Amino acid sequence: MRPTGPLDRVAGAHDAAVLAVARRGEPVARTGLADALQVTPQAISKILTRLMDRGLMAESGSFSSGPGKPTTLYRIVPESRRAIGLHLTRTRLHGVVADLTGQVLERRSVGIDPGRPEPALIADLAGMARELARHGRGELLGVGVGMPGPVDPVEGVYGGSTSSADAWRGAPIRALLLEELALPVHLDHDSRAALVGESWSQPGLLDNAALVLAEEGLGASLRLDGAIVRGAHSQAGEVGHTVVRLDGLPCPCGRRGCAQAEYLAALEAGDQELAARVLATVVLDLVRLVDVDRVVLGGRAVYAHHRVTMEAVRRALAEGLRADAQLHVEVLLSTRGVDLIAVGAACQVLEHEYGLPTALVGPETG
Amino acid sequence: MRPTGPLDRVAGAHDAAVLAVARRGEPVARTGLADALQVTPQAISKILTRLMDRGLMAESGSFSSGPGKPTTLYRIVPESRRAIGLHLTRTRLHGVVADLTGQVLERRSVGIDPGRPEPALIADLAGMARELARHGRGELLGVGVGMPGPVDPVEGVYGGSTSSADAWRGAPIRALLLEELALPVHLDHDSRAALVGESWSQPGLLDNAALVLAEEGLGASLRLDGAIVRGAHSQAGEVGHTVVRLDGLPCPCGRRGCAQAEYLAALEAGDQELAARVLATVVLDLVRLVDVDRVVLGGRAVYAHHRVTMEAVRRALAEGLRADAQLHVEVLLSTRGVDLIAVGAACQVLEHEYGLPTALVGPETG
DNA sequence: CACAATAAGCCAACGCTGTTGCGTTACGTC
DNA sequence: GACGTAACGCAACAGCGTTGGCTTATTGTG
Repeated sequence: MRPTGPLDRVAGAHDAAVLAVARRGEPVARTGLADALQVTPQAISKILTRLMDRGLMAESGSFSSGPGKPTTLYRIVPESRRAIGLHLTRTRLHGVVADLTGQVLERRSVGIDPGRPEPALIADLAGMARELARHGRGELLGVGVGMPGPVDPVEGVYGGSTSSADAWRGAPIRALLLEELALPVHLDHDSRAALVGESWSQPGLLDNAALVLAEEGLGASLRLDGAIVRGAHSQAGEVGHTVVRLDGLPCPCGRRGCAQAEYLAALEAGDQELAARVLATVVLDLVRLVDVDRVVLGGRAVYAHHRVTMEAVRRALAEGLRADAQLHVEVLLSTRGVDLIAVGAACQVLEHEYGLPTALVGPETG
Repeated sequence: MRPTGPLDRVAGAHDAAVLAVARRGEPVARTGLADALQVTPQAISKILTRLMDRGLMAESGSFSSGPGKPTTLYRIVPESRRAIGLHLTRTRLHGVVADLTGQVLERRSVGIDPGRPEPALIADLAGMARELARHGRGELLGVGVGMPGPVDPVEGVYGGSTSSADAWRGAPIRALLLEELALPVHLDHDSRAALVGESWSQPGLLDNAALVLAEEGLGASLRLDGAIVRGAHSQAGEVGHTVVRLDGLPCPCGRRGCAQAEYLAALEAGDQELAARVLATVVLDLVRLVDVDRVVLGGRAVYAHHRVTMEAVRRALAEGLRADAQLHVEVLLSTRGVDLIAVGAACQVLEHEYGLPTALVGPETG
């Protein structure tokens, strides 16, 4: 490896910025990139040369309008890199291989036993990763794992569920999987992974956005000013136990009126309208506090009744924000469907490798 | 001005990082800075040379422990720069001049007429700024203004209050004041200013923190991973109208059970315990969503009964987070007292000039 | 009191970044 | 076929932190 200079960070940030523009899929021109990055076209040439040397981008024809030399177009090379994403729940394991743009190349899904001991779990994860790795042909960058409940992405350890006894509590999943596969492993909260995945292929659109995930529980994740919010203890977005109704239904966590308990109970009673209102309450509080302009909804429980849910959330937002007419919040449905979290986990690997850096100075965040 | 190269951004970020360490007040050594910034001691020498050329830092004796050449110490020069901060409410104008470390050099306070037309308001602001500018001696960097309610810091325009008719609604305060004073002007939400002020003199401590301000209304502000959260419409932290009790007291905004209405009503009834519980509800929701590890309380309404308030918030947090034992949240009282917002407004000027940059690439954010 | 050992800091050369100025290439138009 | 135009490449440049060697100032030892 060549000696790491400080200017590598500038180059790296610019490379990532060009890739971010290019991964929208449309061919890009030198001039447009120069405007976007606020550098000279000549600098863009050097940046593109670096990216083409690494196989990440390629020329893509040219474009002529009027006199003069035609503009050369460049495009991202999706098949140049791959990443594996695994979505782990208590009863199922779902996995995908995705290319550099986050497109799914292959998917797998198996049921697992919730009581399964830790070594067997690791074997399942590793097995699916190895199988998925046989598809596609770009360089395999690593494996991402998304799972519900508290997770420590820095240490790569699962924190255990508060709502049930849990056989995997404290399992050092990243370390074990890394040893098994000899590939970089990223472990994170499911809804955080989902938001990374959702925004990977539409860079910039979700720079101030929240994603609310309704699966076995409720989870949220935030991207503010382009940066994913992890929080001081990596527990940002654990909104499942926010109290939405004082003295409401009892929750396994010991308190009453938790959003998650109310939501699941409403679903079980077949009252989609009520469930959607619980969801909408969480969303409204969140919008007030952090002022996002887009909210993405995802997860099995949402897909099952997505029309009712979206409509109820939109209505609750319009009602709750009616006094602040200048606050427009767009409510979107996830574009990834059931692959949402698995793709997101894969995109976390991509983001780590090719995403825009957050800070310029200080120690590496890993 | 010398031609702006891309490497200025690296240098600028490093200069800001060194200043951030130094503004804690204690003298700093080359080695310590090298560790903090992850660069070689030689680079620190160059950075310090630049900062000393600009008069921002100076040598501060030396320090010997054991054999070898003694370590040279450096300190920030607080008196090298000044900034003015103004805190505007509907009935009072409070102002300070602060030095580079955020220390107050002089303060002023006058009552104003809420119905006062816009030109008179600008004259009041400019008059106080000019008077404050006579104190202290460093270079005057600019004027910061903090005020309650919705504000657009990008355009420098006051958005108007939702709870009352407002003579200043839509006033382009920044443009008018800039024309009057010929100095850079920064306009922002009061609680956001307060958090900037609170964290300026203790860098790093409040990198994941929230500040809740209780004055005429309720406001919150967030700093996540070191970055102040402004939101898509610069309205992050407008939590005053979060609903804490369904079908509660009517609020001037038209809805019922808003945190602000409940809080003010409890205070008026002399029930500090209830008021504190309303505050605590807001804090608890906020901690769940963004996982901050420190919460700062400030504002007149808090100071009046700070023991009761702090205790109630601490109790509510301990109760609400009891199932998540690993989440430690420290509840602090503002260190700035009644100057909180005025100092914060001044520190916004300092932060703009000498604070750590947020992003590396893309267009300037102003 | 002289000397070595030690640690901090300076100087100069280096590789890398994006910038600048100027020449080259490829297109449309007359 | 000559001309104007716009995109692009080449080469020199300034400034960043790094590297390696040298200087400086203190402590400890004979």
